[in-house]
Amino acid sequence: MKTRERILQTSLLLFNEEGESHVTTLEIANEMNISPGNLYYHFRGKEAIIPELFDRFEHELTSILKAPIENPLSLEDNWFFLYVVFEEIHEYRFIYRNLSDLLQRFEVLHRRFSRLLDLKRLTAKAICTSLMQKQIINIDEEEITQLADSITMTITFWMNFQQLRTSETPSHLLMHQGAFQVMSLLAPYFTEQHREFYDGCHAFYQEALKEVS
Amino acid sequence: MKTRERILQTSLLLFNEEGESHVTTLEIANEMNISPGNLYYHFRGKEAIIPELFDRFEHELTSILKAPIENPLSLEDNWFFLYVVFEEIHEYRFIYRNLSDLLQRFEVLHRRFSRLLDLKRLTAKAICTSLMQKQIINIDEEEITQLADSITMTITFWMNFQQLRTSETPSHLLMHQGAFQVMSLLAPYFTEQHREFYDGCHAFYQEALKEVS
DNA sequence: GTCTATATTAGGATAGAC
DNA sequence: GTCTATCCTAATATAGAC
Repeated sequence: MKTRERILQTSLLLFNEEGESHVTTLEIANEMNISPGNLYYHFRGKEAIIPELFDRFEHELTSILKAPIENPLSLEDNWFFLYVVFEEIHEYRFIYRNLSDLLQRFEVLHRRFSRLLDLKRLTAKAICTSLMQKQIINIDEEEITQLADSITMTITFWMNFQQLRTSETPSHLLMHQGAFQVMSLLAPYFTEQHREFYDGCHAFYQEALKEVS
Repeated sequence: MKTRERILQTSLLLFNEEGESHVTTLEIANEMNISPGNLYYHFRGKEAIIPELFDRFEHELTSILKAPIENPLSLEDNWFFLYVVFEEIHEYRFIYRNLSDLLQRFEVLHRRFSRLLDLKRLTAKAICTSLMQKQIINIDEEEITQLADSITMTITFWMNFQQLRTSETPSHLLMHQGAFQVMSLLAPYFTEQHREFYDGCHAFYQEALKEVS
């Protein structure tokens, strides 16, 4: 693997583990067994590494989020979809760890992150509308906006939130929890016939919980 | 006002405005027109100021959150209660801006913040249970946990979330939005007779929105 | 209690040899 | 491309006079 690529990989790893602001250029270089001078040959510094990692995240998450807008998901696929979204966010969790700070320092990224949020909302709305058309859920047009906002916020902050309470939860469980939490936002809107699907989610989630302990 | 107290006030102001990590001891001293040496006479540095600000936040928020556990609120008072909670969080928003970072640096505060989260959940549950007993909402016992989690997350992250999208929203509107967003989590559970209360919240919120633009 | 002046350090960054 | 050596800066922290 090329040094340039290794720098990106190592940075991502360290940023995720220790928090971007605590990682120094020297630490990245040491971890890779190269000299700090060499790192500076490839990148002008941390400031140059971060946008490039963000590029990747933006690209990957965008393509994930666009899928359900273009082709409606089956009811069951929603769970899988949510899991994949959480997985992607987890892979670049350093961005979310200190969101305000990061976006304050990089004005460009702020606009781009906002657009990602808009896309999350759009996707959430598309999913709700599709479920409504299939008469799986029953909800007023007006309430959809609020619901989509709650879903978007859950997608954005759930793992952060959960880790504040239980810092040692294994990551795949965090994702299951997140997916279930989103489902529980939809739960009260499920029609009687599809109620059992939500119960299935609940059971599935309980199963995942047991496996851990 | 004593210098010591002025340091705390000024720090809070600057932390909230610029983000705690960007504020230096020198900047605090300059803002107050005292020397950095003087600041160090009163506090060992930023590391000593932060826990003291957290103390105050913890104390104030705890007493706000305990109220509805001890005496159930009337339906209308819930809105006011939520507003007050958001107001308090807003007053110490620097804590929330870079939560993970802050709690990573101060291990002691991590535990204390977790306890605050637990109290938020407890309060949310108490409110739901009380509304259920008065037959204002209708919800399964099992679903209350998820609902309380969603309320807690909204209380914790709503203003952050909202500011990521619209950074220039005036603060009192942020609080109204937050309160309304929490209400919308309860909305689908309202019984037919109390449905109009939620509509009232909606109208009230729209009113607040108009005043701004 | 408050000031000025100065010490210390960590991290970011570059020059120049190989 | 990579290394070593070195510089620069911003921020923390202290000493000692008033």
